[in-house]
Order: sequence, then structure tokens, then C-alpha cells
Amino acid sequence: MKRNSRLSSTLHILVHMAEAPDRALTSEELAGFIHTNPVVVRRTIAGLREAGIVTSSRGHGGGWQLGRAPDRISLAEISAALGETLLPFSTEPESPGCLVEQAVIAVLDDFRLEAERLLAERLSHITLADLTADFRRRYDLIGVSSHAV
Amino acid sequence: MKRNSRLSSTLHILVHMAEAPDRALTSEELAGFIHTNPVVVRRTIAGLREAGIVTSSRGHGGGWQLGRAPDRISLAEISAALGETLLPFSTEPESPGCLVEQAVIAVLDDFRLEAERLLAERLSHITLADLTADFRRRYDLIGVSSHAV
DNA sequence: CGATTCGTAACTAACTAAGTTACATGAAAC
DNA sequence: GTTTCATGTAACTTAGTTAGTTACGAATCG
Repeated sequence: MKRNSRLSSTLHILVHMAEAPDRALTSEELAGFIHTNPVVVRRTIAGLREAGIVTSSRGHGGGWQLGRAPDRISLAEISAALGETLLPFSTEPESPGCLVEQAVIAVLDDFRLEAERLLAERLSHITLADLTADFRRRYDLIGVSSHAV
Repeated sequence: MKRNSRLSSTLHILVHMAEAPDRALTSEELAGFIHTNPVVVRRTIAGLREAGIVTSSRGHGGGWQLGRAPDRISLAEISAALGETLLPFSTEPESPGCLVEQAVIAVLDDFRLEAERLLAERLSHITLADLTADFRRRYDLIGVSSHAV
């Protein structure tokens, strides 16, 4: 799992969970999908459990399942549950009292607030169901072309 | 200079340059404003020179100046010249051939494209002149309140 | 009870970016 | 023309972040 790929890795995992709604997938299995370690998976998606996006159960037959239907899970929620920041730049004061810095931060924070609102709004319209639909489209296409050959 | 504060640090520097249009500021001076090293400054704003946002000159009386009027320098250009990525998440394939991953990346890349267009559009409407105006507003306020006391 | 699976803490390794040193290049002052 | 000042840049060091790993306790099922 590469740096900065927590969102896409998590989505990858969630699509697999959406495709196997009848059973719980173990961290081990999920880790296999994104080529990483089970502990990394548990750590990464721990926040999703608190957000109700997934549920986990222990012991025999335990593992992870979606907490609700894929069409009711938006990318905005997932991103927020991961604790991801949509905009990377920092605006923390380094010279408190400097008026130039204050002006810069004020303008930048205004922009950030508006930008985050915009991005979250757009992400809230994309659901896990959209991803599974896209996956199925690709899957069927491969199936057809294999048939043709 | 903290991590991820290259944009705000650079803006800080540029406002100082805008406030001293009659002379060149040295890397040493600029570094002082953001509490860092002259070499870090030179390295950071090297891209701005190539973009024509600033000019640099060597030797006696040399240093840095704005390449054009502050109202013709937008934050979009500055951010681009810094090589900053507005959206942090990665979408590089880690399992080429995996249809789930392909679906995830396709959706995420669509979103990114649209989001970057949106953010750049907004940043292009904020100029360095807006920042200096904000600074002057704060400066005048302090002046007045000092007077009052 | 024994096997399985999550939860989490603690540690290690890899990577990134800032900070630093050093020195060559160029320009102005004298 | 030599001295001084400033940028340009490469190379190295240091600090901070995050993924990866190990270890073990807690919960659950057969």
C-alpha cells in the first residue's frame, strides 16, 4: 500500500465487501486485495466502524461487513471517516503577531473552507453503489470479450 | 518552515516583496520572514522565477522582486509554479489488471479532474493584490487602535 | 477448551521534505 | 581587476510521517 493511497485502497476493500454481502471478510483477505498487512487494514478502517460504514465481528467466522447498503454510503463519509484532509496545505501560524501572515492565513482559510465544502458536496453524491456498478460494467465487458474469443 | 506550508510561506514572502517594490529583497531577508534558511527560500521559489512571477538578480544589491504587478499574479499561478498538488490522494494502480481497482481509480480520477478544475478556477480569482489589501487593512486597524490607546 | 479473528500497543523500516554546508557563477563597488 | 555580495545548485544531514511488523490480550464460536 503506497503512501497517500488510503482512500483508494479503502474503496477497493469496500467494493469487495459490497460484492460479498453474505459473509464477513477477514482482515487477512482484505489485506490480500491491496497487498498489505492485516494490521494495516484494521488500523485503516477502524474509523469506518465508528462511523457505522462497516461492522466487525471477532472469532470464528468473524471479519468485516458493510454497515448499510452501498447506495447509502457516500465517498464523503468514507473520506471523513478515514480522517483524510481533502486539501493538503497547512495554514498554521508560525509567526503569531505578524500581520502579513495573518492576512495570508485569513485568505487561505477562507478559500479552504469554501473548497472543502465544494469537494465534500461533490463526494457526497458518489456512493459505493456507483463504484460497484462501474466494476460490474467492466466485469461484464471482459466476460463478453472473452466469450467472443 | 513547517511541512505543507510551502504555499502560505511563499505567499508571505510575496506580500513582503509587493510591499517593497522599489528594491530587491535578498534570500536572507526573505528567509527571516518565514524563519527558515536562505537556501530553502531559493529552492522553494525557484519555480516562480521560471513562471515569471518573480525575478532574481545576483551580486551587490541583488535579490528578488516581483515579475509583474500584484493584481496580475493569481494564487492559481503561484500554486502551480510551486508544483503543489491541490488534491493529496494518490490513484496509482497497485494491482494492474484488477477490475475493482480500475473502477475505483476511474471514479476517483474523474472526481479529481473536476475538483482540480474547480479549485484552480477559484484560486485564479484571488490575486496577490487581494492579500496586500488585506494586510493593509489589518495594518491600518492596528495603527488606529494604537492611536486610541 | 481450542481455534480463530479482531483490537491495539510498541517497535522498525522506508520515504519525504526541510535544513545545512559548500562552492561555483555572476554582478556591482571600489 | 580584485573584493564583496548575492544567487544557483549539488550533496549531505536531520526530523517527521506513515506503512509494515511483531506480539499479545479479548472476544466468539464450535
